[in-house]
Amino acid sequence: MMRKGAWSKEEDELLRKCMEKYGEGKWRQVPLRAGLKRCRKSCRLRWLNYLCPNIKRGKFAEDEIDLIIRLHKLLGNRWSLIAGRLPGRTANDIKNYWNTHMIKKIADKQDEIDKIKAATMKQKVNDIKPPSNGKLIKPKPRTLSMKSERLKGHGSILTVQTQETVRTATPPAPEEAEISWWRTLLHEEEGGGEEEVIGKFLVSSEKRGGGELFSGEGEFINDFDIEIDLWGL
DNA sequence: AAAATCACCAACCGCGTACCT
DNA sequence: TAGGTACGCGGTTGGTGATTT
Repeated sequence: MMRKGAWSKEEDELLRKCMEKYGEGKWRQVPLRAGLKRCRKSCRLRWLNYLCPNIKRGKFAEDEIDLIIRLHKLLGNRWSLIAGRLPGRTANDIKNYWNTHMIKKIADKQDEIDKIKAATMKQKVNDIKPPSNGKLIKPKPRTLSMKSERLKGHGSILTVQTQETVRTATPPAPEEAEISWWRTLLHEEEGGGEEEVIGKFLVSSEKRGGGELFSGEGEFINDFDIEIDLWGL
């Protein structure tokens, strides 16, 4: 029966001596050679993650953390590749570090960004003046055409996701025009009869070449009105 | 002081791939 | 070429000590 769980000092010593004598590799033979009641996987892991003399102990230095972040951006969760760039650090160490420290940091950062985006959008919408010609374009979201002049040929990509489908179109590029258009949605006349929500949708807009302008969610009210709640910029 | 919660990290597990027969 | 075996990797779990309530 194979032993499991934490390694004892005696087991560590047996494995260390075995590795000194025979070197790494041939893990199938290691338990027998070392006189251990452990499976080859367990022996390999114990050596590579703990006993191997090259392993660096202690906290990660600033530059190591910086490197991990940059490599993770580049390589994703390919811990062994990342570890290959950090002498003395094991993939397991880096993975553990990432899962305990960085995940939380990233979540906090995202929260912060979301709050800033929401605040900026609110401010921006409030700051916009009505179009100089005084005309407001009444949105007709139920027939939002991908060929619409308002959606054509400019600088950003608009995505409207209804309950059933996702449509992509190109709305006006100049940011001011774009915001203007959305502001017309936001400042549709209020009141005037009963509101009946007949559908919901998600909307987001990104600049050509990347970068989100804003996103939000909305409701189709009656047959032609919509209400939109923007949460980002 | 005790219980609950959190943080850390060693170890296990399952899967994909390489290698061998 | 197919099947079996070994290795390596990443995700997850569980034990333990530290901290908070």
